[in-house]
Amino acid sequence: MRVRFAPSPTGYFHIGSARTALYNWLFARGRQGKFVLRIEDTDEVRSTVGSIKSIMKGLNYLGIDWDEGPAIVRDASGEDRLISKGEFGPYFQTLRKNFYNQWADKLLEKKKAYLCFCTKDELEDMRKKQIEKGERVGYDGRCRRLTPREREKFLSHGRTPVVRFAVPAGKRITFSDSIRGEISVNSEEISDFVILRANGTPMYNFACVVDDHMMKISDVIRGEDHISNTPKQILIYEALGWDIPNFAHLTMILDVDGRRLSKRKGARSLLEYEDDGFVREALVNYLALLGWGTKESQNIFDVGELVSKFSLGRCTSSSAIFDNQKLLWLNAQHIKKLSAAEIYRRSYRILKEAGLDVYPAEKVQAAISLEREKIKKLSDIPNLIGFMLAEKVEYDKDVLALGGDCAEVLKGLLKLMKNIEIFKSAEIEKEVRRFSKENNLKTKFVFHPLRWAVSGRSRGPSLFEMCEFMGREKVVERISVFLEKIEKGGRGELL
RNA sequence: GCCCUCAUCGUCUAACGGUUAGGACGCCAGGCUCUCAAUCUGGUAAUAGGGGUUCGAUUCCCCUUGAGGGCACCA
Repeated sequence: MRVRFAPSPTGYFHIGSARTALYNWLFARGRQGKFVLRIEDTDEVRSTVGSIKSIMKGLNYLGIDWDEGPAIVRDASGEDRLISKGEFGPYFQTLRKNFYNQWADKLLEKKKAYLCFCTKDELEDMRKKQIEKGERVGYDGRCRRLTPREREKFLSHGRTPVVRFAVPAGKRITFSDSIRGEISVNSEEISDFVILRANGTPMYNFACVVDDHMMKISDVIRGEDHISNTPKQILIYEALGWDIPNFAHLTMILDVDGRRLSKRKGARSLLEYEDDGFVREALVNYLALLGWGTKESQNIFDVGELVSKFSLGRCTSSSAIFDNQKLLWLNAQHIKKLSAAEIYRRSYRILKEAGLDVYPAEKVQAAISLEREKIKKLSDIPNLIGFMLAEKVEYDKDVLALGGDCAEVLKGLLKLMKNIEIFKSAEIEKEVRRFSKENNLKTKFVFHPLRWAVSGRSRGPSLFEMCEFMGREKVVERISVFLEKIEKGGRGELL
């Protein structure tokens, strides 16, 4: 059992491609198959090396590894270079031209393909007329029965031909899609399509079939947008006398407006999700759920579970809308399963970029522990814990306004804090509660001001743990600073 | 225009032809609580429309509508 993920390296690596890769990978890993990565870079104008690298980086991020395909090696001069690993390589289509030529010749020989000398203008003209007359658009096969003499004439005029596949007439082409069941189309609907360009490079449908055959791909799992390519490819398989693989077509992923995911709306590079603080576990889990589900509608999976439970038969056949909310929820769920040390490790870069002091690690991890259940994305962390690590507090406006009434309470707390014997959360809590009781104050009129003074905010971690974490010195200092700030406006009427 | 595919709460989805149409996200209400969260409980909300087949259709068939994809010397 062998499957492949065959992206074209144009532009960035997006969510839809990532899901296709994931499903192929899950399928292979779940049944001791091989997962092949093949780069479909026959469009020499649009393909870029940068895009190849971002695809590989994206797969790495998701934890999707491939058994055969491109690999990066560092050569003697320290340059990164792309090479192919695996026995059926190379895995870049630009490096496989000889194969395509060879098999195209075979088709030519068998008269299942022919040379076409039509110019772009002629084709455009033909197309226009077809639309005017309301006919089917597509090549009319005019070069199919060129005499040898006519062919010579074109050649001598310097016209470089393309190779077109000769689609058999009146043939019903049927295949069984593992997700959708039987799909069938009449060959009359398919016009003779180009398999080799004038410059000798192959077109997608041809390269794809040659490679899938030569790489012994048994199951082709790809996007729905390839359904209408499948009959063409089947014709090529048949013309060459090759076995036809199984096909499975995944649904499209749509944006919130129900439109195809596009750059402008919702669709982002997979790597942006990483930068934004989504963990791979969540992305993999979410992507798996977008077009597949279990009988129990289970929501949370780890990768191992997905591998063992995934099947094509339970893939959905209607397109799905990408829902950021659910992704976010899943992200929070998976982050909760990570240890503070692991969260620290994964958010290290984000913390650093946010200007946080990331050392000592234990201290930052302890801060993370205090706020971990609030983390929805790793990028939330700086805002969540930054104030605990910072030298100076920044006070929220509403906090300063509210604090005005609490000067007396805070003066009392200041004294209290200085005198607490053991500066641990349980002890602090006990003392502060006692203080409240002694002064006949409701605890909330004590707790809140303390929080405002110490954190500058009205929301944050568990109060006493936060105090313990910051330490007596910092707590005392912050209360003093806060007192100074509110002294002018404060009425102190609570005590 | 022609061809292909699809159609259950707002969203992701579940339901051998027989269920009060289930779960999850979101949203709303409440519990817990030092705030915010987390968590727990409850609530909101769906079979696109019309015809068949059947004792009985979300489920099978047809039509309509809607959505998506394809019809390149793009992939």
